[in-house]
Amino acid sequence: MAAPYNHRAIEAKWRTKWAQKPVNVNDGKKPKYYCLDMFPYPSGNGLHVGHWRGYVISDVWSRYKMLQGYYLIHPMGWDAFGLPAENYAIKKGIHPAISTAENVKNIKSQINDIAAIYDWDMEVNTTDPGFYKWTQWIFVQMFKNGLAYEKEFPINWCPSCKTGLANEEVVNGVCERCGSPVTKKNLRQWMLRITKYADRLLNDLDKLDWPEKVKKMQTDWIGKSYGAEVEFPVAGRDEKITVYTTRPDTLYGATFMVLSPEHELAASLATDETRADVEKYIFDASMKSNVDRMQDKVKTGVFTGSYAVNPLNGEKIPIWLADYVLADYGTGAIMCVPAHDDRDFEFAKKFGLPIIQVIAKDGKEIENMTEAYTDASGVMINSGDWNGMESAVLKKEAPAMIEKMGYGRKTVNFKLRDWVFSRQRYWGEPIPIIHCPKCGNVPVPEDQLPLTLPEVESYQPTGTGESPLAAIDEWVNTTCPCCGSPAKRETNTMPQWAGSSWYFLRYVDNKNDQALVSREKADKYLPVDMYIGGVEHAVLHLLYSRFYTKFLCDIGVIDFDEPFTKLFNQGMITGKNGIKMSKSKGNVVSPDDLVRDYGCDSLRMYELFVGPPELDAEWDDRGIDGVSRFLKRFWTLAVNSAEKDVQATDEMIRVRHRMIAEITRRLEAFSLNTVISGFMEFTNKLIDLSKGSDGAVDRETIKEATLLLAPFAPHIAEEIWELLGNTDSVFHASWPVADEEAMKEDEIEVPVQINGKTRVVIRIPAQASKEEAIALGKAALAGKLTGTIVKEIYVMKKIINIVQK
RNA sequence: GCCGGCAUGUCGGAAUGGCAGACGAGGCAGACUCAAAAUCUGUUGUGGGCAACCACGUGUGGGUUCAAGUCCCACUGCCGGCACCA
Repeated sequence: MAAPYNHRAIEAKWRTKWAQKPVNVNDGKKPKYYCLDMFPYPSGNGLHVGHWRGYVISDVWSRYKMLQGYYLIHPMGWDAFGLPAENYAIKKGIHPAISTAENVKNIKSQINDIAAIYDWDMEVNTTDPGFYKWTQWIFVQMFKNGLAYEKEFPINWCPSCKTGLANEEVVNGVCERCGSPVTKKNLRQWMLRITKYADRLLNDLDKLDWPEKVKKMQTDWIGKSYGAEVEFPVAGRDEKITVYTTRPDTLYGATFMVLSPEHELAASLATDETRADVEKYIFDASMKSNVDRMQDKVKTGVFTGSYAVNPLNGEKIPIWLADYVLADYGTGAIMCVPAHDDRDFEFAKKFGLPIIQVIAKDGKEIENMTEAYTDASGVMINSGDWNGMESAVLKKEAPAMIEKMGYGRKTVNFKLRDWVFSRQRYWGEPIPIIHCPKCGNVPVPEDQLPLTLPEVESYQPTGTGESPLAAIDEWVNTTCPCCGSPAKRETNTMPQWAGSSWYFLRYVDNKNDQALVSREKADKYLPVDMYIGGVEHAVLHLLYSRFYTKFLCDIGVIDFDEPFTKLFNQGMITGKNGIKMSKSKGNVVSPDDLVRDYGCDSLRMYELFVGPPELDAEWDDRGIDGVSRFLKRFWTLAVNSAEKDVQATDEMIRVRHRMIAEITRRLEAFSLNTVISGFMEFTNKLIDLSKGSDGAVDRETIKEATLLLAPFAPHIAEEIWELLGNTDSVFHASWPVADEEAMKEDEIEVPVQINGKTRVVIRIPAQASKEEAIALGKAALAGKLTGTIVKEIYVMKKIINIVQK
């Protein structure tokens, strides 16, 4: 009789063995496979069952690739700089360096419970000077290449985190981290010119095997649009105002112009009569927060008193100011065509401005227009020379035509903005720039990197727009590396994304102090083949990493320009009713007790069985009993089979090969929840078959089943593998291949339908012809066929359908 | 508002256009036990019938097809992204 499944003894035994003799080895001959998890920031809260999910998915995939004969690169590290780590440290009153180190230690031990096959020799930590030396080095290269620059302008400011934020970090007007409403603050900032890569970031999405959803989000975020800049002279003055439009076809319909209140000409366009109102409007707009401005859907505006001249027809149109026009998109000024734009229509209605329709809808002019006609389909009317043209055609041709006429130029625009890269916080990489009164901004010489973060007593954010580093005189005051005169260090630090934008390159050469990664190793082991993590980074980390990779490719550090060939976003594990697990909600499920009571293998399998990996899933502890029972049944069957050594029957062989084929198919489809149910189905079948042979099936079938199970439940698989007499690790075997011939059956079951409704299921020879099958089907239906037969269908090995009237 | 995605028993979910509800969880009944746990067996969409069986059933309404959860059209609800980007 088989000894009961003892998960504790088995798991402890194999942990020790794997530690002594790692199973993932690089023999230099195998092709590499780089499977990466999004590295965590080491918070003090520890892991819950939701964190396990992504790590289990990536580990299963990694082990599968290993069994397919790849040398596996599967590293783990720590995204330890940045606000979360710092806020945690402030809350606990411990220096971030100390709390971070502590948290790393704790989380690492919790991650070890998963039994993921991480190569800890490759570990990286973004706060390690040996690592951030290269984060700073990249910044210096960007500076030298004109991609990092300083600029003072009103940026997004989080009053709670007391720091500036990138556009990507502002979600619905609130801080992505803490949820506080974001305000504007005029600050001198370091910027990264990510917009220079806008086109490549957009176009190269095509070559990525990523979820369409993420590609779509990046496409929308980059927001490329095609149109024209058109110059409108200001009536009675020398200036011209340039507007950007995607609908130059509607130029004849422009009945007014609107400038953003921040436009450089805004104040000067006022006349004596309007000056007071204009100045008040500009002032009020400057006081409005981002959130107010976004939420105020009601349009406001003020007439400047000046007019612009439509270059096409010489019409004078009034110039207004309104805060629905954004200062930092296009030219900060628009021509308004109320007949064909919703916003302009609303504005025109409110302020009684004329509406001129220039595209006929269904061939005619709309009477009493109640909403804008925004389709670019129809024939041009009221448009001078353009009358009679198709608007869709004109929309494409107008930019070139306008350019030819000398009224403007064809142009494209992007929603993507340059990246606000400096943070007024302590816990980040110091920006390696020295401000010299004579030489201007000078990068810290590369041989002096890393520029280490100084020890400081007060690391709390100041809220003044200055980093806490600004208070350390002995650090701030230095000499210029160029001319030797007294100079000051940059005191802002980098955002958390700085380290995470390139960390995946470092794993494969993490001890190199001559280069961030040697070209040789980069060529051999990079890029990442499979990247697994949550979808929340779709336009943050994933966009920044692509930008960094392209830049590093351009300067020759690496030879590829996309970091992650394939991306998989796992769904979130939530508590009851889909509520996100959090300490404050009190619904956090810790893996610790589950591992103790059920074992790591059971929890790993349940993490997958809980639902389709790409969807969110509600955690329910009770479900783990199902996989636990399965492992016990499999164990008993396997041990019996190892002991008894029974002869394989045809049916056992058939089930064996069908199992190999089916598990492999589902795994390749990344349908991991149905892989688990597949194991249950086939094991139940084998247990049925074992009833005739003393509770055992043949050893070969168990051997193959164990191999299939190994990526999912590595401990029990190793133990059974050993019981079957193998002396080497199961992970040094090869993934089995199903034999099509062995799966075939002589007889198959086929449902027989009348008018599409199944009446009976019969067994027929697998090779039966259509005529034979239908004859057998009709015979089985006996007296049920009462009408006139109008059609007879046999789909090979699938179905028989007799259609009668 | 715009753009995506989803909708199946009590619950999680399964189903290359071919027997809807696989596989689990939970429930019910039984075996073992002094008893319980564990384990095992049976049962478990709804309605009707003693039964064989019959009818209905994948958010709603239409359509295509011998055959629709699956494809097409319209609608409803939920979730996610973007949100005055001209």
